[in-house]
Amino acid sequence: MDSLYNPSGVEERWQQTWESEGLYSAEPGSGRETFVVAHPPPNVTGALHTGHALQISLADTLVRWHRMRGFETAFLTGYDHAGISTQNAVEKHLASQGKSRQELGREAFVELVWEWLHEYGRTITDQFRRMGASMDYARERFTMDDAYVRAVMRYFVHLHGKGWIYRANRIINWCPFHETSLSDLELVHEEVDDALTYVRYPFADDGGDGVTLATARPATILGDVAVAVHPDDDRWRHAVGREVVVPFVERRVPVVADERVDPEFGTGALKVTPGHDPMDFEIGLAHDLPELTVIGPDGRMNEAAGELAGLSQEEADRRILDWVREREQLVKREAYRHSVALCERCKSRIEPLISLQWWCRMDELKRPAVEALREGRVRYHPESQHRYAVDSLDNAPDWNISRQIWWGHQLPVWECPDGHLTVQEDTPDACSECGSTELERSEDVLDTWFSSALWPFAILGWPESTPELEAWYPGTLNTTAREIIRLWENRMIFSGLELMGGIPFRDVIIHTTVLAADGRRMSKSLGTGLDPLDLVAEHGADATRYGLMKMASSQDVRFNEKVIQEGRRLANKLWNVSRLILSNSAGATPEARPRDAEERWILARLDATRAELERSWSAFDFAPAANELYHLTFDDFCDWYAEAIKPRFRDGEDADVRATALAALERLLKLLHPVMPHVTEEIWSQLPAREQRLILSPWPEADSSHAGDLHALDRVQEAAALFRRSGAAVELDQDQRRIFDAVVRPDRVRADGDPTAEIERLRKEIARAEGMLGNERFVSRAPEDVVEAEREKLARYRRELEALGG
RNA sequence: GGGCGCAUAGCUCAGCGGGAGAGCGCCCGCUUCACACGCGGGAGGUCCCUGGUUCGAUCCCAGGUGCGCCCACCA
Repeated sequence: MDSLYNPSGVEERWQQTWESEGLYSAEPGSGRETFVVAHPPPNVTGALHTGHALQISLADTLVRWHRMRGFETAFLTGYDHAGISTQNAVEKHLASQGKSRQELGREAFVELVWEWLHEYGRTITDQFRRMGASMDYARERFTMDDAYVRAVMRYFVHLHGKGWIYRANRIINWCPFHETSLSDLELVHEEVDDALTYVRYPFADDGGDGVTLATARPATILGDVAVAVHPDDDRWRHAVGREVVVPFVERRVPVVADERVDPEFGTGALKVTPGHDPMDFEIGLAHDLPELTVIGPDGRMNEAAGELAGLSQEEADRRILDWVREREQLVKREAYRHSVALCERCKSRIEPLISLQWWCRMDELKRPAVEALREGRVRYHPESQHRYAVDSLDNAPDWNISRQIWWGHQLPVWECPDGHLTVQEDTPDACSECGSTELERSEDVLDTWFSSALWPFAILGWPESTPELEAWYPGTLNTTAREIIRLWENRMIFSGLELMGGIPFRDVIIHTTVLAADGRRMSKSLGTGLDPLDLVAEHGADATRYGLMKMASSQDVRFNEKVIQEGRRLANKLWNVSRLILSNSAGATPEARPRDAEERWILARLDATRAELERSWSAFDFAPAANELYHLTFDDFCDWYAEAIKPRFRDGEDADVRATALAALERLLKLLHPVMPHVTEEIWSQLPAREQRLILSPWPEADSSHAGDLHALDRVQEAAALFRRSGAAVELDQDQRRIFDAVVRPDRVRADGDPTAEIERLRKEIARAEGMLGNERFVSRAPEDVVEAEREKLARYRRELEALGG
């Protein structure tokens, strides 16, 4: 064994061994209690990022812990076809060759996507493997697998049959590049410098000045069907009920009063363009106004724009501004900074358009899920995220589930020439209404999240009845990032309740968002991203897992490579103390036969740490567990226990000390294994009398037999601290003296410290404690144990002061 | 505009009603036969501000300030 632990090579070797020996595989129906994690499927073209790495570190720790505890663990994974994202990647590739998907046509394009995936897709699970994720890779599923597609079709038909899926014209977010609708959740918002234009709309009857209003998008003036003001706005009360003339198109439109208008903005008057603005769309509905669409799906002015048809919006802006300027209706233009919606994939500016789309009604679907959350049958952690999840589900609007892209699950909807719709899983022979055989399938595909919503049971074979589905539904927990709650978690919950009749998992861990070191969001486009595989290459997967776990504390945390280095030092420390014990234990077998204080003490400390780990992992409270392991290894195990027994190793024949040391090391390895699986398995394999791999060896039982020894070294540790600070020695019994000499080695330490500062410190402490104990109100009102603890402290300070001769 | 979170040592963060902590960085001393990715010691802090509750507040409550993330239809 080298004196420097090098994880490279060791980790890969164990990853291959564990998997090839089938130790990652789960067996349905084994009869053991199950621990099931359906891991979030990464995008099929995706690469590992810090979020994945953190997620795996947390989930795999829990999985490995439960595997050791004898649970049948199923850690399941696979890929998401990721509609827009994947299509976008392939389109970029096409563009680099000067081609477009339109030139290829739909069929050839989809074929190209499959080829692309064959070549570039499905690499991320190898990166999961490299993190040490103990997933059942043989059960990988893809949302485009035939069986999965069947599940998606079944769900659509099911919801349609209940009347919860319908088609309607609504205003939606349109991406002019992808030429598809997008849900609100697929947008990003960005601040832009723009101009706000104040335009006067004259009254149609020529009396007075008319109404001046402000707009950021003059081109949409062509689609104006009204002007709206707030009903309580005295400035415009005279205008309500009259008509104004829309510039350029010279259309007469009414002035209406509506509470949605913000009187504080601009002049307090709003041009109403239901065809191109969501709020205007609502105002239009309320006032029974027509919906006029003047911008087409390509983002340019359409036929309804008359002489401006075919122009870009910028050109149309200019033409309209010229028109109002000539007629002195351009009041002013001012700089205006505001946020605009962009497509999260291509960053195109989103066009609100009225469009015929498919919707999923949420009111009844969400109700049982809200109930399950309110009753705590599914719990989000931390609690603050639970409240957010419930609120956002409770307020979820109907869900636009159709997309006009090409890569995805095509809707199981067929239309005949008379416009009748037939909805069924497989291609129908004839129209269900008129019997026509001239059917055309809808070209729309489903929102990617519609299929993701089925993940926890579709990967188990639903709608078929399978042993996996029987054994592993509901699962145990799910881990994800905050922004995925509405997109995915809530939808899995209502889908599971609807189709399976029960929740998909009990707990959802919303993990920390790891920010870049400078506090900005990690993102490829900002250049603030970080490749976890670089960390693994440099420090090892064990160190990376440890570091990420220790960082996973509050809601947002800055990435800190120092913590990963700390993990590497921990692995190295463990490696070296193992070398010490192994090299001194030839012929011994692990068995706890403690005789002296330090032996009983380390067994007590190991058991206390076991309990603490169980507590924090059960509460999904990861950072304290990492801390505890570090402290146990460095301070307790190495600096005290190992130092204390070293001379006894050298003394020779003490078989009990060696057997106990091996047993203690075994327990330490077990406690560390869920977090640092590789280095612990490597050391484990070198211990004598190995019957099974550490990954499968049982988690230590609770062992209270040494609980009384948890404080066995207190006096020695006090004495050591005092001696090292000041050179003073307190009285110790013979056994305590032996440990003190072994650990402190007063023969080698220069004990010439100046006791003055220490005396000063102790006098202050004594004064403080005496003050408290002399306060009658403290003694009578504080809890008895607090008062008692204070008395003990005072006694100790006096003892130490005496040793210093003060 | 709403929700959530965070303000503690130079940095990154624990702690959380009774003596201010860790890792890193810095200074000093150790080539101690497991480990210099180590061992020992040290310097360094009005625990953001103002009130309140309490025998006692870094910790609980109220208000404020600053920062971050998420969400949102101010044209």
